[in-house]
Amino acid sequence: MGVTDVKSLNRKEEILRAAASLFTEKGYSATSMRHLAGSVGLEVSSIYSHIKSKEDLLTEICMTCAHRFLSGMREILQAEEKPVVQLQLILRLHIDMAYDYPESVTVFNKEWRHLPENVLHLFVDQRKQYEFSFKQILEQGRESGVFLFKDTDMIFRILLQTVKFSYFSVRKFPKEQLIKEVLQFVMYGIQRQEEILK
Amino acid sequence: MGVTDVKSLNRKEEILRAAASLFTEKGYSATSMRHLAGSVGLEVSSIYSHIKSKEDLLTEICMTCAHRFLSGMREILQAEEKPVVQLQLILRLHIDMAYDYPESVTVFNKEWRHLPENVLHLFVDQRKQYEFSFKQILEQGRESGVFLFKDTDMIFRILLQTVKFSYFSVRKFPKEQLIKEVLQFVMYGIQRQEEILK
DNA sequence: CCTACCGATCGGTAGG
DNA sequence: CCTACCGATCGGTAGG
Repeated sequence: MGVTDVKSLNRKEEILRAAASLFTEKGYSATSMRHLAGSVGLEVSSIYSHIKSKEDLLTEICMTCAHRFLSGMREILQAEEKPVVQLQLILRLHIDMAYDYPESVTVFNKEWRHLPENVLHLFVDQRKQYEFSFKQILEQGRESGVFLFKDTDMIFRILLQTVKFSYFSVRKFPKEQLIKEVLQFVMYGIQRQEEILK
Repeated sequence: MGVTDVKSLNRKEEILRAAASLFTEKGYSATSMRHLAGSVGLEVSSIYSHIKSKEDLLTEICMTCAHRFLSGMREILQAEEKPVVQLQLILRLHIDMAYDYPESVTVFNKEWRHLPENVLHLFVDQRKQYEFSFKQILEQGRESGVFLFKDTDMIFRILLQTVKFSYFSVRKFPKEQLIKEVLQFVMYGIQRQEEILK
């Protein structure tokens, strides 16, 4: 592998980062290849020496994130901890992803529906797989009596949505403070012991 | 006001609804006026007899939602209830909005950044106003010792994000069941009494 | 409400 | 990596 290959790799990385940034800021559809080219200081046509298409950029961003989430989940499952600990690890995984790859994760979350059809199927499949593991942990915690909720699917959606708040808060709060507050909020919300509503 | 005006009003309503639906499904930028025209059975140019521009459609959808949220908040403030009750009323307001106008609210939440600049300023101002009232209620609950959290701004963001889960769940759960589960989750999360994390 | 049409911009390619 | 260019589609208008 020569110097040009390494240079090209760096360029590609640079383009991918710029794309994630623009897709985050304007959305995938409203970002043109002209904008992207301009933001890395190239002509439009030169971009295509490094990538195949606009859709490919989105694909690479989304599938890289999907892979990281799935790896994270696999590790959590292998740890064989109790559901309470596993849930906390999942929440940490999401917050870590938000802090480590804020723009990629935003694109992953908000722009995946613009993936080309064949990739879209793969993406949805992987998400289903991830969600299945997540829900299983919730179900186990419920069966052992440590989680209190009526509908697993509903609480799963609530949790997923709640933790997404970190994607918009990366720049505003130090990570450890955010983790602590989210974990407190969620663990109380899910381990509720008594009625406090009228 | 003649029959044609009423007809035109209906048409405009029809176009607005179709726009909200398409903006929800594809996003604002990826929705073309051709798609929209097709979905209401008109030629593109005929759309412009009823509306001024694509941006105007987005403006109308977003500002109508903004107005409804602000009215809702105004009522809650006038009720002069205790913060615990006020917070529950706010959560109900968001869930009601999600169930009553699922598509408009989705557009309001996800596409507002594509508003034309002058409207965008107004929109952001109104949102700040809403957020100020929301945070004030949280702050009052905290001062009276009924809410337990460290950072008002952070818990505000968590709550806002959490309640957004209802926007994606309208078709899946009956409203009253969803309200009950969300209120339980949130009220426990915010009134936590003791450490349950290691 | 439609036919016919506009300039601008889109993603992408040929060829060097 | 650039110059020059492509067909397709964009939001929108004129005129009836």
